Amino acid sequence: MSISNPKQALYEQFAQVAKAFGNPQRLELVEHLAQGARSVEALAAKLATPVANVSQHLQVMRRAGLVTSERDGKFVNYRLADDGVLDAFAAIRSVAEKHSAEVERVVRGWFDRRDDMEPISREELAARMSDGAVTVIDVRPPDEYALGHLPGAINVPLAELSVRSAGLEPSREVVAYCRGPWCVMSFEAVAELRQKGLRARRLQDGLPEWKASGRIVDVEG
Amino acid sequence: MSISNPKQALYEQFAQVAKAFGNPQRLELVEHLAQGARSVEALAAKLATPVANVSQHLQVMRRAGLVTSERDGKFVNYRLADDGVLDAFAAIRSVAEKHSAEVERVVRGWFDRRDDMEPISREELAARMSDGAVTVIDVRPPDEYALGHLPGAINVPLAELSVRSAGLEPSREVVAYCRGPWCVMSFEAVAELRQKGLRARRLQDGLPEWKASGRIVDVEG
DNA sequence: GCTACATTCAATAATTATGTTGAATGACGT
DNA sequence: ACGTCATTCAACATAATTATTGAATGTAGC
Repeated sequence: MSISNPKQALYEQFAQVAKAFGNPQRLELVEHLAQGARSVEALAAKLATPVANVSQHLQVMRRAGLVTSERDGKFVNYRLADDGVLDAFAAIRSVAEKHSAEVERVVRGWFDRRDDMEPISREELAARMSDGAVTVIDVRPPDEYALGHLPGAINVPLAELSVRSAGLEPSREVVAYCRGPWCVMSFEAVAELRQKGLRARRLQDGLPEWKASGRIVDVEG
Repeated sequence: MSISNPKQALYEQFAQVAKAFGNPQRLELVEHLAQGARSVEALAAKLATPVANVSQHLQVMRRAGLVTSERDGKFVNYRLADDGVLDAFAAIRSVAEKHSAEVERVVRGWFDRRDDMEPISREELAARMSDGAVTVIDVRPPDEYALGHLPGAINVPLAELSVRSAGLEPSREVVAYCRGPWCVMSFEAVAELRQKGLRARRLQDGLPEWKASGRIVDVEG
């Protein structure tokens, strides 16, 4: 389409940004990058996707202003351009959640319908944490945990949960969280823990939201 | 694409919403629907686009949850699903504006061919205002105007401009502004006023920039 | 210089999005 | 029932997006 007036040109620019969000793999990249800067190959490994493919997606995102890149030796590290990107992602997700019966159907259908799977809010968790009455587990992979996690949270990657759940104190409620409000791993963790008879709930948000609300985050080393 | 796990299904849903925003014509539809419910043909007339085309775009938006439709006799009125849609649009626009190098390049490239449409700077406007030689109009919706506007600015929402432009003094130059440097409404306002033979220019910035530069802002009530 | 490796580029094939056209549907008034 | 009008549908052509592959580029270490 040839652009003949500034109004069209501007809508074209805005649409370009929206398009950059309009692909499931790129959204997954946004969610990973919300945890911190990552190299192309690290992201490719996370998505189980060819490197060239991820590189192309990242370039689309860079052209739209979602991410910036910086070379570090052999690596090129990508990071989110600014907090506005996460705001936009959250706003898009919110529209999807409000409309989508579909989103809810997918989630409930997969994780089995349990109305007591209500998530716990940041505020409630903060209160319970100060009482020391709850075990908080971070079900993300160790590298993400190392870059920042909830204070006092134990890292129990989903892959290891079946082994390590035995070490959890059965009398304490467990709260699981991961990358974001709809990050699938925390759903799966809760389902698995409940199956073993533990009391488990999911944090409504993920680490990025926790951080964004101005709360404390622990970092390794 | 066959969806085999809930993570993919969720990202697919979110991407669907983003895609619905990822087209310039649909963004223009969002902006028109932000003024209120409209029929398909009314929207088609505004965009100067075939009805069938607009109908298809609206259906994409409905499937994504951006709009709802309701039949009224022969007409079908579409409206924005909820305020979250405008929030998402604003967030997307904000990302685009921050990454404004490309936005600026596109707009500049167009304006360079018509230097009489150069935007007016804050400094120049402030000077002209103290001379009383200029009419300043705020083309944002009334609720935004009420929360703060340039001193002496008249609120003429874009939707009412065609009616109210008749009341403007033809000998005075008009300066229009809205939400930010690339807010489309001020472009449209200037275009419309010029079409009616008025001398009109656009303020280079929007209210946020005016406020940020430490200048006075009037607030209602 | 050479090798190893991370990233990007270029070319392709497959899929999806978009615009256009004309026909079909649904609702109103006569 | 009939004609009219707003909207939607269906079919097609064109353009854009995406995944895949292998080659090219750039960097570090030797």
